[in-house]
Amino acid sequence: MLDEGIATCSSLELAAAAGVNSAKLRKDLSYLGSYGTRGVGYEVEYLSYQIAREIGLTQDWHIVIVGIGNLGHALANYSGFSSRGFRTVALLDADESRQGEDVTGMSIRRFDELEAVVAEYRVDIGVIATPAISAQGVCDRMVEVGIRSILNFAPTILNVPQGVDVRRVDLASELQILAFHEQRKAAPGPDIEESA
Amino acid sequence: MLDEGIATCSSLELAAAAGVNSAKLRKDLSYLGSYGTRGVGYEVEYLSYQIAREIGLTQDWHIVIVGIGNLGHALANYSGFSSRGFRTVALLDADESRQGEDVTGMSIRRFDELEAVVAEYRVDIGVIATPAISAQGVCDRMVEVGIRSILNFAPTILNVPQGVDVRRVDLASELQILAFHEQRKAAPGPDIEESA
DNA sequence: AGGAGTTTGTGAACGTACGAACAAACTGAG
DNA sequence: CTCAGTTTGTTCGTACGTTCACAAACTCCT
Ligand SMILES: NC(=O)c1ccc[n+]([C@@H]2O[C@H](COP(=O)([O-])OP(=O)(O)OC[C@H]3O[C@@H](n4cnc5c(N)ncnc54)[C@H](O)[C@@H]3O)[C@@H](O)[C@H]2O)c1
Ligand SMILES: NC(=O)c1ccc[n+]([C@@H]2O[C@H](COP(=O)([O-])OP(=O)(O)OC[C@H]3O[C@@H](n4cnc5c(N)ncnc54)[C@H](O)[C@@H]3O)[C@@H](O)[C@H]2O)c1
Repeated sequence: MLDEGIATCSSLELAAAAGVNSAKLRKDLSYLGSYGTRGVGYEVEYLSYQIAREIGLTQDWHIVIVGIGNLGHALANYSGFSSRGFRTVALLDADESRQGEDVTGMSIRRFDELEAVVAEYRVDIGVIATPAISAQGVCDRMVEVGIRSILNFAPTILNVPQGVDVRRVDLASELQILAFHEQRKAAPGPDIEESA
Repeated sequence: MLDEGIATCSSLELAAAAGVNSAKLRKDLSYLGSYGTRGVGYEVEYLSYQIAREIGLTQDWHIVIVGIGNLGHALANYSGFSSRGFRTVALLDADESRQGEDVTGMSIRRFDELEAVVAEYRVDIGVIATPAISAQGVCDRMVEVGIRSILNFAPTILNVPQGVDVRRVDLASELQILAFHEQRKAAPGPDIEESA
């Protein structure tokens, strides 16, 4: 809306755009403060800034991607991160044959350079895109060098000490959830209340 | 556990592996039926089969990937899907210059062949990996040709008729959630109960 | 057989997310 | 100024997911 030059908008419009209930949206926004005007709605630019400030979008976040295989390459090439304040400061891989390979103007470094990278830049978030077997080891090393936020694409549960935040993206599970619902749709019908 | 030849396991072990509370795990499993033995635990092979049956893993699911760019390539190359019963039956892209390109023994077809693909194979799930602007259009076409389950990687909310299931994977949001918590950790401290 | 030790399945308490609904606050027309 | 129309902020009831805790059920050792 900011890009389109829209000055003001209602909670109904925002809710539709976000795909949620308008009451929920208003309640959520109310936790940030009272930034709307009754009878009018929200001023797009003002609200936008307030949300950005609250989520932490006003500062730049440094991320490191470990495991530059299929997925790692896609992530490294993705421009959608930088536009939201995320800057990839290093690409690391254990595979010797990948060293120095150029990905979008950044060359792949050895995984054991992680500590040096953290010292050089500050690193806020570590992304794990290695095979599942290596994931816990990579995670442990990240924690050792002081990284406290991890995004994990490997299909494993990572063990981390308290204070470290892990989020997992499991694409196979996403497909399975869809498949499960699909199976339900095709099912012979619910046992109870068949004619309801 | 099945691969490792473990015959039996307790809800505590399963809960640890899944990263959840053991009571929750037991309650969830209880919805499938009473497949455990008190004082012993669950028989791995038996439980594994029962879960597979319930989730829909006993049948093969056909998926189509639309938008074979950075992310689409990674998804097409990913072996983790097939091992869970998902088979990619077609790769589609609108870009003429990509036609016929070979990706893991499968050649990229034109997007307008979608209907033919659906007729040839049965297609259970459509994956959208196109830029955000194209996503709704691709989605509409998928719905038209009868696809009722969609996995969307584009950062947009898709409008679909009732009965169609959409799951969105928004990687930028995942990073933002981590960044938000990171900001909280570094914050000057909560206003209330500072010394608690 | 009996008792000690395990582990499941579930009843009940708890907290919390969600959505309906409404008063309060604003705009604009007459 | 008043009144009709609009939209926010919040209260309240409900439903649901989560966890504790314990009886029931099983094994194994003596
Ligand atoms: N490709 C996908 O679309 C996709 C989808 C879902 C999940 N995943 C998961 O993401 C992860 C990566 O997938 P991928 O397809 O990119 O695999 P890949 O094999 O193409 O890439 C893995 C990379 O990690 C590197 N690596 C291995 N061990 C390492 C270590 N200890 N330290 C640093 N680097 C190491 C390898 O050299 C390789 O370059 C896997 O866990 C996979 O299950 C991938
Ligand atoms: N690459 C990533 O790591 C990443 C991460 C998060 C989100 N995403 C999202 O995933 C989507 C794809 O990202 P990407 O990096 O692969 O982009 P990309 O530009 O590399 O690939 C997009 C592909 O879609 C094709 N396409 C465009 N319009 C189409 C249409 N109407 N029908 C069929 N094909 C069409 C293009 O020809 C291109 O090949 C984007 O929406 C992006 O925001 C990507």
